[in-house]
Amino acid sequence: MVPELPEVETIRRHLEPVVTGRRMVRVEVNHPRTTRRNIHPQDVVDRLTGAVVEELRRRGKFLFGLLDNGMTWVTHLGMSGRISVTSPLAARPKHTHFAAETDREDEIRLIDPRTFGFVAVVTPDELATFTGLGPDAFTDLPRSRSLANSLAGRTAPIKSLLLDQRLLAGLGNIYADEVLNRAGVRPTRPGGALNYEEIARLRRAIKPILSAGVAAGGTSLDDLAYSLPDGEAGGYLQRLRVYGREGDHCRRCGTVIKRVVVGGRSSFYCPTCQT
DNA sequence: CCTCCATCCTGTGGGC
DNA sequence: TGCCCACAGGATGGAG
Repeated sequence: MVPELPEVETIRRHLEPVVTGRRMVRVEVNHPRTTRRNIHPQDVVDRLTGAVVEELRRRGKFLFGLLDNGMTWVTHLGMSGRISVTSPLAARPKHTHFAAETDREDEIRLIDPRTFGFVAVVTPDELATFTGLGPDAFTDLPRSRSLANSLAGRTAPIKSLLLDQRLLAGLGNIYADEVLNRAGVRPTRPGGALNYEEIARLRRAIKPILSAGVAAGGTSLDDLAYSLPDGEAGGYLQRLRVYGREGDHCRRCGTVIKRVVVGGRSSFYCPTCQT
């Protein structure tokens, strides 16, 4: 139920035709936590109302709407955020903390029970300091040499480093585990202890895992996990090789999948395939 | 700078 | 059935 890169990319693709070239005619922020970083709810309303979205981009798990007033509409779904596109007249689900209506009478909503998601509208200056986001893991994956430089000397577990959005933007707990499995590397290994071959394998694992996730429309742990504007659910769940499979058998070698806690996050791996 | 840890929230599912 | 607890896919800021 939490969006990682493939989920956010899926949402971006569905949202793009709805918002591109559209003027936002009415904007509401209904929860104080839905804006962050000293940005007040009223600022979001003032800055977004009347603006036209020229382009919808994604970097890591962030969505960026480029506006004709020079500012950027930033959205992050956090742990429990869903985006829906409906008629403004449709009943509001619980936890609808943000809504924006376009000049085509579509209402874009952020529904977010845990309120870890947020919306902001920022100036170019504010955008620069808004996130120290690393290169996108899907569209801008660094070379192995560059990854090796980033990992050199690091003692933190490779799993934690893969989750660090400043190094690489987009991997979350599910896909980090899947990438490590495909690369044959245990999540607990110190980042700096990986040899070049392992780093290259890690790099090579990222694209196929993420593109399979995007092709499947994301992962969904249940039908309400995140909903696409048209209400579909993602289909990557059945393709997971380790995540959430503690006690099950590895599809490749039959060994029982283990669960460990790394950096406070559940991590799943095959003790035989991953060393 | 790096690593580790707590924290922000609500909902759900398992065990009893 | 109800209650309680553990846990949830993320990001951040502070302590050491």
